[in-house]
Amino acid sequence: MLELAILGFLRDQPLHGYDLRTRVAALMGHVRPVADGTLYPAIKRLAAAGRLLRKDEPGAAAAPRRMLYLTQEGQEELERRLRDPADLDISDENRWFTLLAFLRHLTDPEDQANVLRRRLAFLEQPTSFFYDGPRPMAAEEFPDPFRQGLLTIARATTQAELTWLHTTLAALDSPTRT
Amino acid sequence: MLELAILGFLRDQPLHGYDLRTRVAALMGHVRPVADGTLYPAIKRLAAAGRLLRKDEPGAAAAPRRMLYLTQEGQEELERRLRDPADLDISDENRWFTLLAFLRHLTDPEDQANVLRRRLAFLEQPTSFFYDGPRPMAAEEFPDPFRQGLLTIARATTQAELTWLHTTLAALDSPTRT
DNA sequence: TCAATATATATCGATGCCGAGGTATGATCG
DNA sequence: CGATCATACCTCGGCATCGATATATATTGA
Repeated sequence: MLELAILGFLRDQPLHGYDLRTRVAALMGHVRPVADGTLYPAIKRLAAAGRLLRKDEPGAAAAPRRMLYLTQEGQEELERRLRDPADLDISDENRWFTLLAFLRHLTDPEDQANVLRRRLAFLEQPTSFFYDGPRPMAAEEFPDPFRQGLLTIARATTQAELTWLHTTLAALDSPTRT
Repeated sequence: MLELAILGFLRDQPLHGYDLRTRVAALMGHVRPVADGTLYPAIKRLAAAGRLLRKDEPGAAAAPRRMLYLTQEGQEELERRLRDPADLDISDENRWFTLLAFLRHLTDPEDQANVLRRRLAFLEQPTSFFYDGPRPMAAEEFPDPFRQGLLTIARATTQAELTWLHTTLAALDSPTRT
């Protein structure tokens, strides 16, 4: 997921590690901060795999920087990951949001729609957080307000996203206008 | 987070690993499935730390089971984790939901309210996912519908949770009635 | 002039998680 | 009677991440 974010940000423009760090922090950092010890090894992995190139430059404000450039290889890898994400990328909210942030880099609207449809299918399958044996339990059954809140919030979230998914899919499926 | 869930479920009743597996899967599995290779080592860790006891029993339907009992130690550990969660437990949605699922096990309403207040403070701090230099960018500025959706959904989610937090905190702060 | 701060990159040990694989039992069905 | 399935538990290699630590430079302010 971190690697996806790196590839995604570099798709727009070359960046150095420190800049990347602030952007990644803005995107997912308020939820789960990214440590230096995670970012730099990830950059190294991607460079070793030929997905990006590093070029040393004198630092603008201080120490010298290593500018990162996405290669053709890297761009293809980004598109692969966006077009055909793992199930976990669809279901896990953090991963899904990262995917969404860069989905515009898929050029074919049909590919984009396919990804959205997978998320739609995931959200539409009924799930309960708690069971009484095989029987799913509704929010109202819980005497404690916390589990009630859990279910209430989850419901509201799902509802908001479903609405957005439906309108966006409709727009993607009818590209005739404008 | 897995360990919190294990301690939380065992707080209600003794369970064997397989049963625990289905409950954990219901709680967080639709988002991020838990592998056997994660669950059993976690049980082992908790047992080694004296937080739970294992007792062999003949299996009800098939192979023998190892019943898991929460110890006094384990109960205290659960309460510690609930009362004084790490920042990541507050900010990361998956972790936060897990915490919420077992927050009722804190006996003091003031402790519960404190945890909710931390989440409230987190949600109230302004965050933007994307920046143009130092300037945060609003949803409307994005030409692509995916980043727009990202911000729209995030906003709706936050709104729903804030509403719930305010009403629940009000209820916790005025325990005079009933 | 010295300390602190922001910029900028990197390594390393510990840890938790994943996926694949392995073992065993009792029930059901052909 | 054998195959298959659901139940039930566990190990191990590999890997991503975290937190701590280290290094170096330019600016700012005391």
